[in-house]
Amino acid sequence: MTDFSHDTPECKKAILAVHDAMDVLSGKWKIYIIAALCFNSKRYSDLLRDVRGISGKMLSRELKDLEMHRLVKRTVMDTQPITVSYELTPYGQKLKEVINQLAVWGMEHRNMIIEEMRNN
Amino acid sequence: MTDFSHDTPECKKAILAVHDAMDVLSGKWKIYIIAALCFNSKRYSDLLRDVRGISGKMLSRELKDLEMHRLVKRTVMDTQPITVSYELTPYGQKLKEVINQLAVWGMEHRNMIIEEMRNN
DNA sequence: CTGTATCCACCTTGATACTG
DNA sequence: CAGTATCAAGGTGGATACAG
Repeated sequence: MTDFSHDTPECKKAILAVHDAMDVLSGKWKIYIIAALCFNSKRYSDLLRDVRGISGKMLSRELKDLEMHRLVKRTVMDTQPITVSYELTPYGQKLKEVINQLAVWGMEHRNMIIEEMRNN
Repeated sequence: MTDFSHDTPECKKAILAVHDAMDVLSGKWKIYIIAALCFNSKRYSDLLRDVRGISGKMLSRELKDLEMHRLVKRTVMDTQPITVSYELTPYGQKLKEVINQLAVWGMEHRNMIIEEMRNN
């Protein structure tokens, strides 16, 4: 097991837990996809538009990954032509608070950047 | 501006905020480094050990990045030989809640995996 | 609409050796 | 101890074409 420098056991546990989480969430697009699914289920084409800059290949690859980890549920709708809906599983929904905190920080961050530009 | 499918304005704002946050946090190692610095300031060599798998090159590169974004403060200690201490800035500390939520989820996730293995 | 297959450029990363 | 320089390798991801 890794040996941490000055950290108490609780610190180490938290740090390892972050690793456990990131094992699933690492990858260039996962967080964005989960964020996009946080509020509504969406179709493939919706995600392709809402996740800025992602390509079709990457989207399906990452979705498959998230599905495998039980974070996302894929549902084929019986339409003509078929459409596919993606949504967070109850388990994936537990990530909402992470996403929420990220959003909170992102807003603060953006405000700081704007503030900084004003001071130049 | 991106056009989101069914999302309300608040949803869109949150999703964009996540992007703002990830602009700074993306990269294979940033989250791990921040997590490692969440509880204690650490030296370069401490981080090299505590961030599992990172190489020296990547560590200094990512630290430089984090420093540029004002999340991390670098302090050269006047020892022989010199040592360098890294710590979260007050601004970087605001990420603690993100890290904490990640850790919470990571523990749940690990427990689910263990539970699953038990059922096989 | 929802993907998959292929090809390829590029970037990221690791290893190693080196500096102050 | 705390990095930097260089090189090579592999993975990541985009474009395109195609399939069900």
